[in-house]
Amino acid sequence: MTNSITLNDVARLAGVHAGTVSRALSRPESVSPQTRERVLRAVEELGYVPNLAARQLAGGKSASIAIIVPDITNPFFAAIVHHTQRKARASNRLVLLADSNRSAHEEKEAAASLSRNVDGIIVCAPISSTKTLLSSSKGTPIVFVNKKAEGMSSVIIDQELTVRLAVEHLLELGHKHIAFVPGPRSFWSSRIRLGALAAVIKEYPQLKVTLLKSYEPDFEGGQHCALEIRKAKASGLVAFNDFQALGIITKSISLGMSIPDDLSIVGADGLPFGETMLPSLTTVAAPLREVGEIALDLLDSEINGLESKSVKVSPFLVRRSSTSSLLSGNSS
Amino acid sequence: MTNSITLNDVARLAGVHAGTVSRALSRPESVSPQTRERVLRAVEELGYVPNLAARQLAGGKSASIAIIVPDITNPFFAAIVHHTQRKARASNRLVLLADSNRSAHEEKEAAASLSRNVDGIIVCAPISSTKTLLSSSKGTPIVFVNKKAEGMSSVIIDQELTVRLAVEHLLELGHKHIAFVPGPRSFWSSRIRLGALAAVIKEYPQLKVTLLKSYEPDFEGGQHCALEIRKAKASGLVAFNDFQALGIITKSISLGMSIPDDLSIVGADGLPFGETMLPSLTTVAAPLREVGEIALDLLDSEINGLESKSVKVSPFLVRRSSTSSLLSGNSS
DNA sequence: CTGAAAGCGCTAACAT
DNA sequence: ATGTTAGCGCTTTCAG
Repeated sequence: MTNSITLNDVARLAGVHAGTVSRALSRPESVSPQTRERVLRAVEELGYVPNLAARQLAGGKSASIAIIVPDITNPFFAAIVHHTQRKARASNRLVLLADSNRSAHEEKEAAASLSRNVDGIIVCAPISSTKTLLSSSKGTPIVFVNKKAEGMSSVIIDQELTVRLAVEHLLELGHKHIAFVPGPRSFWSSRIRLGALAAVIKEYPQLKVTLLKSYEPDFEGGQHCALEIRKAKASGLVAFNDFQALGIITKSISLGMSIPDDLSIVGADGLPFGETMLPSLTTVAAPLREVGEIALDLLDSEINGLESKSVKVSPFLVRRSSTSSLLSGNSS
Repeated sequence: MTNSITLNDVARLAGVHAGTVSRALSRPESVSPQTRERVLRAVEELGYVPNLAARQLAGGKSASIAIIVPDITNPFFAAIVHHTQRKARASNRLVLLADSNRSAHEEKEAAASLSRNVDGIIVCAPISSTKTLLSSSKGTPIVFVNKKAEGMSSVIIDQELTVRLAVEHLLELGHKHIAFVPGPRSFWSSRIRLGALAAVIKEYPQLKVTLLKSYEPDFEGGQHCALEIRKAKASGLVAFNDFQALGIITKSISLGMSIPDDLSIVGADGLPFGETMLPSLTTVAAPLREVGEIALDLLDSEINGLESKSVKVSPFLVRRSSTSSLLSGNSS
């Protein structure tokens, strides 16, 4: 913002005109090899860095994208942001970050103020309605992460598979009665998982499933949940996510239970801390890097006017020590 | 980026000229109350959002700042980013995020490409040399977080106090022999802490302190460290940060030790997971919100041409259950 | 207090 | 293949 070396300075040094420098930089093949050489050398020598504002104003493209998350402090979103931004930078684009603080209003505001200034927006775990978001972003391409919506590009984690992997893992371990913690009804993924659970259950009529009440998908929610779980008498449990599983585990332990001996617990998300806790957490992990990168790919498609599409990525089971076999007493 | 409602549209609707709209928006007191009213109404009705690029180009200010972190996935930095961006948005500014992936080179590149396009840059835990950063940012105001450098604005955590709080806490609990894990020599904070340790030790000649080897400030580093610790025979330990403390704790437990009974452990940073682990982690917490907000304040001072200054924030002890009294066998 | 006009640094369309 | 020219949407003089 402070600096001053302009395209014209480069042009002067290289002995060509500004337009030529611009071309040399954006479409190198459209200038003669020697001109290109000379321009590049001048750029190097002067340490020229393009002024994006000017570029955006003139060209209509900002070479920057935005990503909106409910909370950057949540490792799930941090990981996605990490990978998206890496990939964006690799193609020389800047990324603007907005943290909506889990507020629908702030999310909407962010979308509105960002829309004018970036080529596209990635909204992670959208809180506002699709309609709201669409109208406040006024035509700027958007892709959703973790929510599917009609006519929108989105990358989602296969929730059916998430449920299936968790349940079947417990089944393989010999569990006959499992408990399932549904997520908040307001979450898109909660609704899908509930449907998936019904489908999976149907395939295993011998399995008894207790549907618990819904708890917040965080550590505290898990702690509260732990109280209800004991009553359920299930030997296995599928938590809504890793944070919740962590709460369930620590509370259960302090309640005198032994994990996994008294209760096998499966989390979801695959956050790094699952590996560092005691017991380490068996979880259905989401491929967060893929998610972040695909989101950017989809955004690029949207920016280039291609048709919207939704891609579903597959989670995978990470077997650790919060689950164990009911048969031999061994961990899986 | 896609959108189209311009200042002129607003001007037309409000029946005034573009310049007036611009003034009404940026210095409301410079236009008549009724004009202001009319303009604001038109803005509202049209859903006008300023084009930052144009504003930046014309006014020389971008109304955006950048923040560079070594790794957004690290909750320490995520927290800082969270608070900085909240405050920035509150004053209607956008924030660009760059994750250097712990690479000095990427950090430098980020500073260079960002410098032209924002009003100022916050660099968290700088990896590159101050000189390098300064030259690649070509005059754009910079503030450092977690590193102090001559002539630069910076917000740092009081490392002397960090060491003192940790050591004195252990002392109060009756520990006579403590171990201290130094951080990587390349960290600014490691060097300061070592000096602080020497000073604190001098005040307590009765205390035996074993300086361990340096381990990586992460979970794995902690695990490796746990092996060396047993040999030290200390009853208390000051880890370099919470991640490392976590590694030390889990490894120690799996080695058959009991925490805090056999070893009291103090972490540093005060990351949220310290509360959710078992045992919960006693730690010298950094006021991350303050850090993030002060960083922005300092940046604003720099942007406004005020003198650079360094502010030191005070960490505070969070007593939890990874430390206990050697006297009564009770947790503190 | 407000209108008019001159660019900010760059790209794109048009010449040559 | 390269020079030339006209803006992009806004802020900021400078008049009035």
